[in-house]
Amino acid sequence: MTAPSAHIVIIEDESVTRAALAGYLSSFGYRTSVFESAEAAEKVLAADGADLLIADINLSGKDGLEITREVRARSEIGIILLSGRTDDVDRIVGLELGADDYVCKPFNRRELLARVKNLLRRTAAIRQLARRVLHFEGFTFDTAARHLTAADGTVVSLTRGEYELMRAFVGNPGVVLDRERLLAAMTHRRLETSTRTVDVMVKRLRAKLGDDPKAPRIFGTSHGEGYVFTAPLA
Amino acid sequence: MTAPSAHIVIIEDESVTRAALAGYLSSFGYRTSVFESAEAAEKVLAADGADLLIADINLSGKDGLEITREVRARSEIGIILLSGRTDDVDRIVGLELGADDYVCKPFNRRELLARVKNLLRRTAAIRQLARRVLHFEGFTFDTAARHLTAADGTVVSLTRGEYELMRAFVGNPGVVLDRERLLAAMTHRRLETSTRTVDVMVKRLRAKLGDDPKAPRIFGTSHGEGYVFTAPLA
DNA sequence: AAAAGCTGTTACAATATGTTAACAGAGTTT
DNA sequence: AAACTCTGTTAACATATTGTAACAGCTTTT
Repeated sequence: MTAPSAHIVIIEDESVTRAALAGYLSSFGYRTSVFESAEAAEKVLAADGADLLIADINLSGKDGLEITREVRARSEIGIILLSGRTDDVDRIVGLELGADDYVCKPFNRRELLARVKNLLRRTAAIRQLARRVLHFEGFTFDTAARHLTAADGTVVSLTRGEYELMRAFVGNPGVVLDRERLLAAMTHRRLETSTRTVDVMVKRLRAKLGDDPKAPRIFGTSHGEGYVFTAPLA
Repeated sequence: MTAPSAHIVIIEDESVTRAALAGYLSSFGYRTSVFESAEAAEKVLAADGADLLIADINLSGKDGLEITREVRARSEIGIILLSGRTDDVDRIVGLELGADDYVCKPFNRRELLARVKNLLRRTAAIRQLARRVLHFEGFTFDTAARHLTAADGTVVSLTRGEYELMRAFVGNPGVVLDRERLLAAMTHRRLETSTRTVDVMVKRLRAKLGDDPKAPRIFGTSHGEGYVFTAPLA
């Protein structure tokens, strides 16, 4: 699978489509954030926290075309437009504004997934060139190099699972993530794996970063719910 | 305006469509090369002289899907498939093989142009990588000369397979490439050969570049998925 | 405070990768 | 053409990662 745990932002005002999209993409390990309007999504988009944007072209308020224009003006993230009707003009205008793709409803889920994958593959290389590094608690997390650097310069290498878990956490700071969500972000096998696996992986990450479970500064436990990334991102 | 001198290869057996496409795209400053069959286009594609490929999915001989599979195995150029009918299966298979887009005839010329533009913009950065002399971790990779130069000036010669593997990696920085993909990039053939070959080749590349598998700076391992080029490209 | 449920930890099994050595075939040189 | 060299491949074994089960300790609820 290509580029797992990429962060996909979905802007769609029909709740049914919204839930279907988010559910389907999540089940393939992508992190999804859904919004009902462009205004609601603005903060996430402005923070450059998304890898791909899927937006309905017909939204009340700011519509998909307007969003495309604004986002494309300052970012090269992938943009896929959704539309209820087959309108040549809308489609062409959308594409000319820089949308990468245009999918008509009702869309085939498998087709959408293929398009999402291809687009993420295309943009992954570009995103890698503009390496993004995050700082927290003295650590530096280099998402491209897939490792952490401690305050004293020590390189903490991460296994694939640890890296994916780390990405899921830093991509959702302050948000309690349940075990299912974390497992989806981590696992590449489509097996029925126990959610206790998550606990073990969190323990391993904590051990590598020297985070004490009894007084966690980085990975907090939310009893009965899951785990939270609690360190302030600098 | 995006890369006005981009080279577009068109494979289409209907002469009318072929001429229309070539004429229209040429009028926008693109260089076009037209072919009636995959076999005729092979030399140009193999020479890596194209920036974008537009292929009809229904061709006598090697069809568009087969072309997609072969081209994508060793190159990241943009691929747009053309089809006479709206066939969901063909479309999905094409996209899953790595085609970037799928356009049904009769297509709107302006729409096709918009898609061509967007795709060329997307691939521009990557195509630059594939052709230039690259610098990473103190090494210089000369794609034309087919060898690497270390920081101290030592020339690291690469075998054919190592070179192809290296190209696949630097052409997809930050992207996890599975063994099938890497094997295809190395062999050009489609054999049912053990994918462990890839591991051995990666080990040899790592050895030549002095990359430690336990703390890789250049070639990362993604357990259960494949390998990633993680070095920052300068 | 006791019971129930949840989490942290450890050890181990299953799976995947790293490495070495050996070999067959292609390509070169003598 | 024979001998040589090099490449790609396979097999085998060593090591690393990941998933699972069990249990101890903690948190919440009753």
